[in-house]
Amino acid sequence: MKLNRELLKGTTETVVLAALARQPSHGYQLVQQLKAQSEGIFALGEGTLYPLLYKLEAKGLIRGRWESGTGGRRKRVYSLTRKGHRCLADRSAQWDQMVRGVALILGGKSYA
Amino acid sequence: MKLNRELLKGTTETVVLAALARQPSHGYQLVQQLKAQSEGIFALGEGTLYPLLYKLEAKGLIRGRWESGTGGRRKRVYSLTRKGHRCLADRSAQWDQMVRGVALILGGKSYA
DNA sequence: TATTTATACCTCGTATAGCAAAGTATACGC
DNA sequence: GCGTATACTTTGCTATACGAGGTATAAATA
Repeated sequence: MKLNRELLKGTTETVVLAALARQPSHGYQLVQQLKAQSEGIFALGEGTLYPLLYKLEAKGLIRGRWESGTGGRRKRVYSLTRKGHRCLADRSAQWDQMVRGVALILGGKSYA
Repeated sequence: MKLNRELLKGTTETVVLAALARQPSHGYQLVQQLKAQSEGIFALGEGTLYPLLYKLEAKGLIRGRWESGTGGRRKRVYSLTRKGHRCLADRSAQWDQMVRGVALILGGKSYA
C-alpha cells in the first residue's frame, strides 16, 4: 500500500530522531534502515533525508562527525544531542496525542 | 499540548471525511465538532476547512447542498458520496499502516 | 433603536515538508 | 577498464495547513 505523501509529514523528523537514538548512523544507512525497520512505510528518498539531517543539525538536535571508514570513502555519522533526546521525548508524546485524537474521530470503526 | 502543524497534514482530510460519514454537517459546525470530539487536537481554522471542503467536493468525495435554516441564514451542508465512503475506507487503512510503521520505529519506548 | 456578539461563509499570502531528478566522487567486483 | 554499490549534495516542484483579513445575517443586549 502506497501511503499518502502528506501523511508522512511531521513524523519523518520523529522517526529519524528515534532511529538515531537507537544507534548513531549516517545518511545512506538511515535510508535503508528506516525502510527495512518500518516494513517499507518510511522509504525516504535521499532528497528528503539529507536536507532533513542538515536541518536537525542546525537546530542542535543531532551532531554529525566525518568518518573515513574503509579506504577513504567519507561518511558523516550522526548521533543525538541531549537537546535531541528531549525533542524526541516531546515528539513522541505529540505523536501519541495525535493517534489518540484520530482514534476519537474515527472511533474504532473500520469503514472497510 | 500544541501539536506540530506538519503532523496534521494528510490526516485532516481523513478526519473530515470520518466526521461527515457519522453525520452530514456544514463548515462552521464541523470546525466546532472536530475540536470538541478530538479534545482540541483538531482545531482547524476556517481558512483550512473551507478550501478543504471545496477540494473534497471537486474530487467527488462529498456533496454540498445549500440550506436556508432558521430565518434566511444560508448554510451549506455536506455529506459523503459513495466514492467518499470508499476513500474513507482507504484512508483509514492507510492511517492504520502509518501508526504501525511508526510503532515499529519508536518501538514502544517512552523516551520520557 | 443601536450596538455587540454569534453564526456562517469566503479568499489571499506565507511557510514548509517531502519528493524526483540530476549531479559529484570513491570503492569494489569482474 | 567498466559497471555497480556506496555516499553525499543541490535544485525545483507540489501540496498542505495556517493566519489574517473580509462579507453578511441573526440574535442578544443595552
